[in-house]
Amino acid sequence: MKKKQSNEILITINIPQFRDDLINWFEEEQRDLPWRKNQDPYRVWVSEIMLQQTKVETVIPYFQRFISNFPTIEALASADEQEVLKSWEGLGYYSRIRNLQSAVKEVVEKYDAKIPEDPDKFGNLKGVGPYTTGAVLSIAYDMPEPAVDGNVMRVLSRILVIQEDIAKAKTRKIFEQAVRQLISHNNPSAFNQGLMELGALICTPRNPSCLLCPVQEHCIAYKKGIEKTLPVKTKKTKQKQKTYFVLVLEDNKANYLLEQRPAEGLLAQMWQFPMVETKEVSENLLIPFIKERYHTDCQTIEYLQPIKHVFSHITWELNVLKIKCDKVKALNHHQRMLSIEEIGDYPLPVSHQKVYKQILH
DNA sequence: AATCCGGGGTC
DNA sequence: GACCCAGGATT
Repeated sequence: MKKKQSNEILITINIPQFRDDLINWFEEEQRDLPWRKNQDPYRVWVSEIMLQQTKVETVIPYFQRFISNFPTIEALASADEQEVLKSWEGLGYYSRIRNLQSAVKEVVEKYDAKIPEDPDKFGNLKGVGPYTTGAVLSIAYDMPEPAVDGNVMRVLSRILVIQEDIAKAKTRKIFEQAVRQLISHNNPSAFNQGLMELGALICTPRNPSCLLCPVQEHCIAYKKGIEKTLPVKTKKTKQKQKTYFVLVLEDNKANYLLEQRPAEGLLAQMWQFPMVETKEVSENLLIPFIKERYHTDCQTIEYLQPIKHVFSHITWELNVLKIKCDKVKALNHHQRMLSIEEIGDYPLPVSHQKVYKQILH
């Protein structure tokens, strides 16, 4: 029999009082958000995936549209993959939706469309990590599981004065242990959501509103006047830059060549106007390059507005060329010749929506 | 443990 | 620009 190690943290605040203050504040002050209308585990799950690294205000319209398009777990499981991807267009981190649809299919097949209450079963689904497991199980099923995200680490680092670097992966476990000791078993949902709501509304990164804080009297960092030094977070990655030509190839019927990106990697399976890295081909060799790769002769070339697009880890410099040709043909099933109207049905990353808007005029 | 994976907002 | 955001998968 394996010995259970507890690794309990010494917590000196008044835990029952802290729970009450936090939960009472949350019940009073929580925002009226669409995914808080009920406890439907599917809706909670969808909202938690959308909210990963994404602000509430951004998510709201996407959530409404998504639930209206795919109201149930079965609807999402059986939906067309491209249509689902289109519903995520502009949200970013597109692997989230691929993983979610994959996970939802697994729930339909293995668990009879019932989202499992077992943290191990739910947590093993694609795209469901430690945070999402705790969030969905506590909010939808009232289970006392920790849901530690960036908000929770910031809030608890201040209240308990935890100085561990929250950029390090293993630090999350410290906060999970803290939550296990703090969480209300009476109302785990309001407790977890209260911590996150507090982080979003009061205990903000730069200028926390400590004077309005419902748990100010429990906050050790505030008592010591060090709340702004927390949380401790190292990090910073220098980001690379890449420069491309974007080829808007237009044939004599005003159709445009669109191609689908590979199934893996950046912007997987999204559609775009053909891109060529400038390292591959210099500007004066562009015309022969296009003839070789797309089997067409350029007639006129027009420079459109260049686009700078910043990702979290890359910056794209896009030199956009509108090139009129007599005939252009799709060469494989990852390429299509499409009218302006048809392009609107395809999932494009924001960088290429910017290109699309230029040719709309 | 470090890197990849989007996009929008703030200061 | 730097940093932040209801993170997870991959290497």
